[in-house]
Amino acid sequence: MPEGHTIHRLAADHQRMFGGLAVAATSPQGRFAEGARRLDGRVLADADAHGKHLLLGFDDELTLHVHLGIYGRFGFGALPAPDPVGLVRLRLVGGEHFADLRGPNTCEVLEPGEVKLLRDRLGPDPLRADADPELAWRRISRARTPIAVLLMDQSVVAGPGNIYRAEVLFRQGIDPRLPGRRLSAGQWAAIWDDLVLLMAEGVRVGRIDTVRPEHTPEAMGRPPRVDDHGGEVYVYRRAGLPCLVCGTPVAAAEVASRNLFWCPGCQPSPV
DNA sequence: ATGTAATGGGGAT
DNA sequence: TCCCCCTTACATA
Repeated sequence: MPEGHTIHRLAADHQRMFGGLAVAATSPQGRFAEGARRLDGRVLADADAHGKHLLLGFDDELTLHVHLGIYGRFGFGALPAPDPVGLVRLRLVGGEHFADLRGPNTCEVLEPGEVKLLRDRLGPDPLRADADPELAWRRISRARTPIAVLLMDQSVVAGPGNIYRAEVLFRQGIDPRLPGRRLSAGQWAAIWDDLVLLMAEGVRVGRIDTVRPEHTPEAMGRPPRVDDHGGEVYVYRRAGLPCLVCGTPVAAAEVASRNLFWCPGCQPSPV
């Protein structure tokens, strides 16, 4: 499920299964019938991801733009494709595989100019080689907004979601309520470098693991605990449980209508 | 059977 | 700040 690492994996999956092939596109659900018709039979030239946005570039310069939101998901399988089950917004069929898309926030066909507009409103993506963390720092270093909110703003940084933002702030020992302008350049560099590390690992293993070797269940002689999302984390959704490092109960608050988790012991307020 | 939360984001107010 | 969209999975009754 979808933070940036998931979308980059999906881009790689599409490239591997459909890259260079003429792809049949349909919308069994019907809600994307016209878009599917525009794409049907075109060759997938380039599958790319920027933050949480999947961009499938077809020949004739049309791009399929998919944003999963919270609920959207892709399912893949080998041909022959079975009859669609449930609400399949888009089905792609290539040489040996099919892909079913359900519940996306966005599924649309974009012209080149529209793709540029989309990319221009996204901040640097820690998973992209062309990312420039300085662009994010220009925003952060002037903002009164809490760093936890800035890290969820896709125009500041593209890709991290609620898990990565909580976990990277924990790992760097930074109070999530600290205004952006009160971060040091060194702290931002550390956050960025850690995001690059964590998210690349997330792409590799397909889940979010943020617990360092010295704090794993084996290293600490505690029972293993994996979050519903499938990975092992320090603070995300661990409200009230003892911090894995210092034992302080993990704090939680709703910030900008999202749940935020942090350890008051390891991420002290600098005030 | 019903309720609710969830890794997201856009738009109105 | 609230409201709305999209869908599923788990909890509670």
